Amino acid sequence: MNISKTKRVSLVDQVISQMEALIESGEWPVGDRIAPELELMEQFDVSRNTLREAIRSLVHAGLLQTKQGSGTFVCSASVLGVALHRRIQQSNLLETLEVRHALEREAAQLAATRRSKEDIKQLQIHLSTCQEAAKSKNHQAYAEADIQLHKAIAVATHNHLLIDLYDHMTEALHESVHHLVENNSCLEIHLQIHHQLVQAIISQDSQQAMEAVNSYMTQLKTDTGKLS
Amino acid sequence: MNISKTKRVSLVDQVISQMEALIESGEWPVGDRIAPELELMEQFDVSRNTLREAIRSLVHAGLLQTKQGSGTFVCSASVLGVALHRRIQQSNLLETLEVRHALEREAAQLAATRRSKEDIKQLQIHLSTCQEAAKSKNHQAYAEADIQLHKAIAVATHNHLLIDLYDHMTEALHESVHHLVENNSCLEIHLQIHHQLVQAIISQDSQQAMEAVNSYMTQLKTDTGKLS
DNA sequence: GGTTATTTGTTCGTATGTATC
DNA sequence: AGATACATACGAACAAATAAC
Repeated sequence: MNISKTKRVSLVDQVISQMEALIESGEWPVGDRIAPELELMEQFDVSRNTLREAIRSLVHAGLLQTKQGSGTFVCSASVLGVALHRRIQQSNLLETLEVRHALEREAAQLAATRRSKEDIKQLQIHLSTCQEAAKSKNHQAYAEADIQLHKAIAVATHNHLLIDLYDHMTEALHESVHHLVENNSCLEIHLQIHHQLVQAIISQDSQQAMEAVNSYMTQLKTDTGKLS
Repeated sequence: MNISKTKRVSLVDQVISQMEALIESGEWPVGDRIAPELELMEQFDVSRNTLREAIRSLVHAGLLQTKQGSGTFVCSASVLGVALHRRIQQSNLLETLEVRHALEREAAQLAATRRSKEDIKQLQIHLSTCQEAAKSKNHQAYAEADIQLHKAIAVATHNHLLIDLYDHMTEALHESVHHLVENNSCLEIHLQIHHQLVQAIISQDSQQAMEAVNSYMTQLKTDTGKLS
């Protein structure tokens, strides 16, 4: 048997890992206040300084938020989400759309080959929500339904890494996409392309699905160009 | 004029910001040891615990690394890289390859439209390095050159977000890809596809570039299937 | 509105484990 | 082996912001 060196994990790192697990598992729900330092000291059996170093790290990572006199609150469940969000805000919209295009195209293709009956059901539900929003010319509601539809496509790939990345990406793009969709005067064309996309996924035509994504993203990119 | 509430930035956050700036500006070069805690306490004029909370945050973010008894060193990994690395290790290889496929395909297309003369030069250099490694049947060297070639393709897109994501992704996949390429008995086919890919990018044929990526990734995925 | 209790922010002191010379 | 430099960890205390009564 191989003999490996024993790892000495610092107390701070142990506390950090446990806290991350508690947050990601939802045991410490987003928005909730966590126990005060004195209690956590007992729970983890560490000194205040050690505990504070752990908390500080998670604050800097974007998972926690501290308010003097009030407490410490959970503000995000995913390290990746926060990191992606920060990185995306540093780059311009076109760069981000190109990356999104890559994910979107892959998602459409995979969804077309792997979609289950349940996936199809979800796609149709969200598509009809889009249609209703378009009919009533409610741009706000349309933007929201559009995001949900795209998330459903990602889910239909059954690739959890892709789903995660796509989710965090759309979240980071949330405001920009809203802005774009809301300023898009012609929802009908937009909707029609999405109708084609969903149909292609249902009939397992990955080539058609990819083309629909391409035309959809091309429109988004030109819209972006107009604004800037 | 708008009157905004005054922000009370905690000492720890101030220290963190300054340290990040020092590292990014290169004033604290990567690999160097930073001053010991006692000196830093004087420089920033904060107590030991405050300083340690700041250092701990940057350690967790991947910018610093501490070695007890030795000192604290700059190791400049980005937050995104660490987060992606962790997330990728949680998912299986096929999932990761599919996401990589998405990025790779987009990169090839964009590189074909945007590559500069300097980009072409770099591509040819790395391609010839691959060829030499293939001739001498040095699988280890081939895997390394292969990674460099793909990075060069990403650079040719001039999309910094895509470059970043791709870099972090290949880094997280480093061992797996090495393993795959080294076990690939037939380097010639692999090399030939890459030759086509580079040629397509140089002649600005994005369709051809995309197809080359597709056949390359298909081979990778089937190789993965054989192993598992 | 003011007082008090709670909670985080910051500092100092001390002891210990570890690496380097 | 010893000495020095450094990070790790604990404990106690006070300041500042907030919440509750």
